Amino acid sequence: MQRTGKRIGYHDEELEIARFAKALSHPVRIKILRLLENQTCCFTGEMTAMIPMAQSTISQHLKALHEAGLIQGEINPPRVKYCVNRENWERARELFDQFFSDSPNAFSC
Amino acid sequence: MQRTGKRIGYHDEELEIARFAKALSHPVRIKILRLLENQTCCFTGEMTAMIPMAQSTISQHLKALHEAGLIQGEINPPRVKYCVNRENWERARELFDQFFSDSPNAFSC
DNA sequence: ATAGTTTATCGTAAATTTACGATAATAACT
DNA sequence: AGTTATTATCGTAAATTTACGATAAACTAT
Repeated sequence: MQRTGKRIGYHDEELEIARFAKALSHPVRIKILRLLENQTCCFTGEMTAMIPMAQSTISQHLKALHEAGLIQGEINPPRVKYCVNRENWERARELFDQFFSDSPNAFSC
Repeated sequence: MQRTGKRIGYHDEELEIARFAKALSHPVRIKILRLLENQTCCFTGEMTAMIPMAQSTISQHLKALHEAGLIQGEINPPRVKYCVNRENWERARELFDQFFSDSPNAFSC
């Protein structure tokens, strides 16, 4: 992804949006977030029960969402209760909202 | 990405969001869309002049955005004039807006 | 026809993502 | 101590992404 000496000067916001977008770029992660949004479930196990994927794979996707900051986990032995991370969720909402809305004159090129 | 016989039943919206998100998951593609949004430029060449990346790489990213439906190109020989695709842009805005907003009870898990 | 300009495509190498099963880790129970 | 239940991590293979230079394609202009 970065092979030459050339540096592209990205703005923080560009990196931020891309980072959130990357977390949302797999349908199963969208599904997981939807489940958390609807409070249909919270424990990892409930997700693995509802999504026909290996437990390790679900865990991997949860990790991706966690690293992007979109979810957080609370240990509740032996289980882990996940939920949406309010602060970053709001931040992501704001970024996407802004990104899509400040485009008044972009269409008629 | 799909190696077993198991099929995960994704909803169309989940696939749609993931698809748009994937298009937005690289900072240079965000940058390109920003340029188009601000009408700073429209021709491929203007982008390759502003972004220190190989022309072929820029073209590849434009292709990705085009395939996701976010931009469209109008041939204007020997150049190509790109702009945001109004319909799909609105669709994406709608999807993300919806996705981030219907989460009233998700935080207090 | 030839040359010039602009953009897309090809070939390819390196990096990353995605999925799986197997195993480890953690903490509660016998 | 040993068992059980739940989740994370490891190792790994296949697929995809990303970047580049080289080349082709398309269309103008000479």
